[in-house]
Amino acid sequence: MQEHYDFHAIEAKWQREWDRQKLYQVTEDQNKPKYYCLEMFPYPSGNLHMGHVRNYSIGDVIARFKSMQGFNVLHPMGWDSFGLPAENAAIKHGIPPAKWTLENIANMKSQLKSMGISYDWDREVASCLPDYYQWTQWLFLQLYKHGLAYKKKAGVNWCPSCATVLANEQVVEGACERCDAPVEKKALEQWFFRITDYAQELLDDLDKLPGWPDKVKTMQENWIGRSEGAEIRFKTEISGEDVPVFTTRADTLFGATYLVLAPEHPLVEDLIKDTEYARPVRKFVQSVRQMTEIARTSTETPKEGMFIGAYVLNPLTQEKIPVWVANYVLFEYGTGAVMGVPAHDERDFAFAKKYNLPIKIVIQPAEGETLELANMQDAYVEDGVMVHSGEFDGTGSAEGRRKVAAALEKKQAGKERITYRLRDWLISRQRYWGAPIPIIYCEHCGEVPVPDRDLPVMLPLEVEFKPTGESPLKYIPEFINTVCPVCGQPAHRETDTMDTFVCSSWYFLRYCDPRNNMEYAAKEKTDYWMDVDQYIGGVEHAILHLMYSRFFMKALNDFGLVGMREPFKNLLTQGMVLKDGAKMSKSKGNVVSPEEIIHKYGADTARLFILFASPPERDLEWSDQGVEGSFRFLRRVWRMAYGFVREEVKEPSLSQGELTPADKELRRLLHGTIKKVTEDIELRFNFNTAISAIMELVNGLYLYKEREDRNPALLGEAIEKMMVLLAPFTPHFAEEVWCELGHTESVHLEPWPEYDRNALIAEAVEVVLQVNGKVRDRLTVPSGLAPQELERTVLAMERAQAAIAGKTLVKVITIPDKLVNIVVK
RNA sequence: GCCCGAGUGGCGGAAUCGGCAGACGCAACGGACUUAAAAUCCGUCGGGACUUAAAUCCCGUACCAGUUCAAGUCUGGUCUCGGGCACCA
Repeated sequence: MQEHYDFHAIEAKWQREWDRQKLYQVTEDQNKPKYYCLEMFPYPSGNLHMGHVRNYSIGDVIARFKSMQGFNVLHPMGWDSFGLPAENAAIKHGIPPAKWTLENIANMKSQLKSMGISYDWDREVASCLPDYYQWTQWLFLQLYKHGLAYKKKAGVNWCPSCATVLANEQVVEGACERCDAPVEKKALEQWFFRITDYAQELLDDLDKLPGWPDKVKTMQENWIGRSEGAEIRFKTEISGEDVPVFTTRADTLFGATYLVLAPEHPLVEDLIKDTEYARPVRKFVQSVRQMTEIARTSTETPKEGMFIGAYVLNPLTQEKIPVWVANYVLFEYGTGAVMGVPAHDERDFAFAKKYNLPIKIVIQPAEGETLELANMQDAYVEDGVMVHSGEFDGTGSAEGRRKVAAALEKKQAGKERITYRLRDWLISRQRYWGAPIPIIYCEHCGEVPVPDRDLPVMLPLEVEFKPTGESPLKYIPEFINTVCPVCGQPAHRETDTMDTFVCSSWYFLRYCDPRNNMEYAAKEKTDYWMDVDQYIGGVEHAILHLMYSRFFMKALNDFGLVGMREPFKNLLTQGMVLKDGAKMSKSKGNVVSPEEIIHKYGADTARLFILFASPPERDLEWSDQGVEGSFRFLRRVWRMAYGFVREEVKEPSLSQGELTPADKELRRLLHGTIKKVTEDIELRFNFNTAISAIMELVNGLYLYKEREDRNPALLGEAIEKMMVLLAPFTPHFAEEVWCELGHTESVHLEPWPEYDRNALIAEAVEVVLQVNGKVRDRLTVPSGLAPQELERTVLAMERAQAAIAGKTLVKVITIPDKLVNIVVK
């Protein structure tokens, strides 16, 4: 064994050796319980950052720990490799996206390998390769065939100067990030997935995920946004056409003094046609439609509207109320129309004040002051008692809502209804670097899905990028022109590609069977490996990625392709890595490169520091000195192991005979550490405290080994066990020492140690004496002393007697092995 | 505005079931070793009062109240910071 801890040589050696032994390759094994440990696959930006290092270090501890516990662990890695940055690089540097992406993957893969993570690299997938996106396309077609993929017109951000569609992130303060031209809204035919069909189940099944953080579940719950209310159908005064509105406050129906349509509502045009209102209303609608989604839905935007010259009838009162159009009503939510009840809705109140619309009180507080129109400063939005509401007068709000809905239903003018904020998932991207949507348009047959046998629809690799950022697919005749699979006539392909979230909604299934070229994944394999036992990733994916994956799983289960309806049993969301209190970013200049750290200190030090500095869910403050500390710790352990191997290992064992008190103390420390580390990993993911427990063990061993009467066999046992405990955290280091201690098989194949309950029992414990809850003294007593005995012993103490002297003893509280509290007055 | 979190030494953090607040580490300071430095080892390390010293006492987990023999931990309220959603009818 070398005196010097040469991490470069050690890490390189073991990475090679593990590879050679295929230590981390797994297959289905019916004799072992399976464990699927998954970290979110990265976008191959080119370089690993500290967030990745943290994510994969956490995952590796769990994977290695479970493996040592006897589980058959699936721990794969791959690349979420479609997406915009590759196109931007192509435009900027003229490198084809495929080349750029594959080079980045190669680079990041070698960085990842230098971390020594226990991935089964044989299962690597990359979503941009045909053998993967073939199945993304196939799954699209499954959704299409089951009516879950459809096309409709939807608004997009459109840059008129670049003639291209922009993602929301590419719109900077209402302008195109590339050319600064003002962004418009444009309606385009786009593909959607019908995720709203699953809204209720996506909501309900959150209760079946006790292993998810509440925070994430709440975020999804809010995103789905279930809202119970009623649909109420008003009728237009002249044509008698239905105008449904959605409201959660049917009890305020009698207070509706106007009705507002969203600017996009088709009825607007019908009602203004050939009237004097046509011109000004169209102008208003046009101006609203040109606003981007972001500007439009900002609370900062002032509420503006316009009377459109028409009236509708309140279905219960037949009262005639004016119809308006206003920018604050969203066409996508509810029915795209709302009734205005100024007295009982803040927004309606402000709108009515601004445009001088009548305000009518129909709810009075159940107790307290009566509302008076004259001195109303705000809407009264609480529940109360219905007034000026005909037969409903005197009814409470909650009951009123049900009764009004029932009355409407009787008249066929409404019913109770539930709406969701969740909208269908827009998956069309007018982009090149994505999975082509496998649809063909034929003049005779219309929209035709590409037959399975023709998959994949290959993305052409020879492409030229124009500086406009427009998708080059539109200009490649060989791609666009094809023949209709139904009639054989000339036809053309869809040029939109899929949102990259589609690719990442099923990758965890592909890992189960990554080389299958007959199926997206064999059901027997997904049946064996799924669900993911532990999923680890950033909280930034709490909503979209996790919701989409849940949706896919439910849909695929409905198609009979997988055996379950939820993909991720347990979820761990790790915090960010900060430097100087801020997220690491190039613009702030506070980036620490993992490559440099690994080069300077080794992967084991990097992993150890990042796991030690903070519990995984919390943000982590990077500290160069902290890294030094972790490095120092490993060297300290190395020196101890080195000293032991050189001095003690040759000596005959002295372990026979009685254990000295120091020996027993050492055993108690060792087994206490095993217990602590096991529970910290398994129950709480508190890797930071697991590591500090190992540090305490090392401190204890240093004291012990200086003793004249030390027992080398015992010391050896402790060092050995400690290497097993360290193996998930610092795999190369533990392996090297393990090997030097004379083992021929990998430490990573070693079973996780059990602790010896008997070793934990202390002979003596320190007990605290409290007087009125304040610590006054300590004493050492034999452990397990009966409460009465303990009380008697403590009361006999000088400090206890002094406390009681001259006072009344009220009571004595005794907690065995812990404390005695004397209450005096 | 609504919905979640979180506030503990100079710093990262610990205290897992209401029972010794500050484990472990970093930084700092003092010492040993050394020609010197690095490395390593030993020691001190929340604030204050009193003291030659030992000891003893008081205060202290954002703030204010409460429950309890006992509160960082439980309850109610306030403040600050972070995150999510945000014209959702």
